[in-house]
Amino acid sequence: MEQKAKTARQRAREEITEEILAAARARLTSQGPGELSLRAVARDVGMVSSAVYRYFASRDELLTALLIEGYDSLGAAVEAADRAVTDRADISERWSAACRAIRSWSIEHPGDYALLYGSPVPGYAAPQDTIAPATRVISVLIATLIDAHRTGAARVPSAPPAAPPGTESTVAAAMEFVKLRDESGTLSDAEIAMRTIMAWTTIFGTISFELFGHLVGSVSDYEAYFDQVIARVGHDLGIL
Amino acid sequence: MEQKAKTARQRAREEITEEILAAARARLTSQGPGELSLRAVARDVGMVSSAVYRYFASRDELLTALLIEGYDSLGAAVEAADRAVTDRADISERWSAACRAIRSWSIEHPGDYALLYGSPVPGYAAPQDTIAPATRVISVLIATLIDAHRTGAARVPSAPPAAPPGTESTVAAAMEFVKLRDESGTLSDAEIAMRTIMAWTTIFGTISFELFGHLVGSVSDYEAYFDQVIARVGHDLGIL
DNA sequence: GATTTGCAAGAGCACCGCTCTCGTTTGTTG
DNA sequence: CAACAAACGAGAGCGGTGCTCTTGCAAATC
Repeated sequence: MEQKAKTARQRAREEITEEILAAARARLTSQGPGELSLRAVARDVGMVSSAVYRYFASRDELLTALLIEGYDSLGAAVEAADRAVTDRADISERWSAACRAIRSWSIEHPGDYALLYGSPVPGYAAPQDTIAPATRVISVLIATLIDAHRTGAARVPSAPPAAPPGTESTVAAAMEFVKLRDESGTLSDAEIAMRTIMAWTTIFGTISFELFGHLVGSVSDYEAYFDQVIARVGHDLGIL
Repeated sequence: MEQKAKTARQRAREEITEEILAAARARLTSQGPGELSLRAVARDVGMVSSAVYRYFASRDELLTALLIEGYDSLGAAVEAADRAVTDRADISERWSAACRAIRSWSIEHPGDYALLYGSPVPGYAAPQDTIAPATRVISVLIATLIDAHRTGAARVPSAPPAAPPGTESTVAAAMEFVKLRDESGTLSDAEIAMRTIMAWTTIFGTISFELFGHLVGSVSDYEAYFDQVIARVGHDLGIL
């Protein structure tokens, strides 16, 4: 029985669910994921703690919802930054814009960043629902790379350490991932896959080190440093 | 009044302190830092929770002690790996051994790794006592780099993106750090400092991504991949 | 030997995640 | 419209947490 008119209860349920998520999200910006208290969130929305369990079966389920929201929020920010570059052939600008968007979002949402890319909650395994939103960021970067190679804007990866035999199997999963979103088939090089994963981990490693305080005694100007990192990994990828 | 013979009380205090730390450390390998329960640790050593407060003023202080122990443990492992390379002129081998030691230790001590390099506890600021142990790892890497440049084993950083003007101030703190442990003064290049920090963050970014599960869909053979990363950042540094 | 100090134990506080019960409200069905 | 079923919020309660305070005992000092 299809019914387009939501009942008052359905409507209220959606609103309250969103309210709880918003409150949890707000708490997440000032606290960490491990310290997120379901009771405190309940108080924020004016409910008793047990009532929250009508909407989320457990604290972990709430965290999962926040995880998905976080990945989607970051992914959307990066996609928007890429889309904002009107000259689609300007690979360098698209790459820089996307990378800067990652860092900006991370700095604006440190709690969410810790939830997404910090130490995972030990007993908690992220369910399948999270992997699709989680791939949005890397998808933007790969799409830019594909465009770069398709239009010939990218130098072929230059000499130094070429991928040794066996690299294909090392990064096989990544190449499969790329193949799915590269109908032109221009990006089927293990060396490129290798460098892409490295670029990816370097970017997030840099942000993690900055946010988690490991660069305190080393880097004076985080933004300038990050721009340097962007430029260097971009150069290593043959773009920029 | 100097007394060389420790009293029974002093001796017991040291032993029990060590016992508590060992129990906490044991729990840390299977759980995360956030989940570490002081009460559970107390039960493990056969005490009541309040008794532990005679030895550690708070849970945070216990975490600080574990933090220092962790940094020292990792630092010692990396130092040992470097020291085990008898041919001190074999920069490539020393670099690889040190990097592999970082990863090995991290995999063997995932709980400690999360404590050291994962998301920090929000309200908790690491005290000064931790920074000295924390620099042991990077010190080993820098020492190897210094040797490489002193003996002429390192290629000068090749062309691509040379450090733009202003890089000196961006990584000024790092260059000061290097100068302190480089009496020969061979390593006073902003470009090298820049690349060193990048290598450092890339190595730990890679390990974090592996341990925190972000490489699941991309990398099939973590060890082979990490060896590749070692080789490429080593190449970028002019060694190897 | 008397006294000061260090220590383990216990009770207790406020908080946590989570479960269960109990009225009440809402939606559906006869 | 009436009756039933489902969803809901509130509250009490369980076992757990970090931490404080008091109490009695043992060790070190005088």
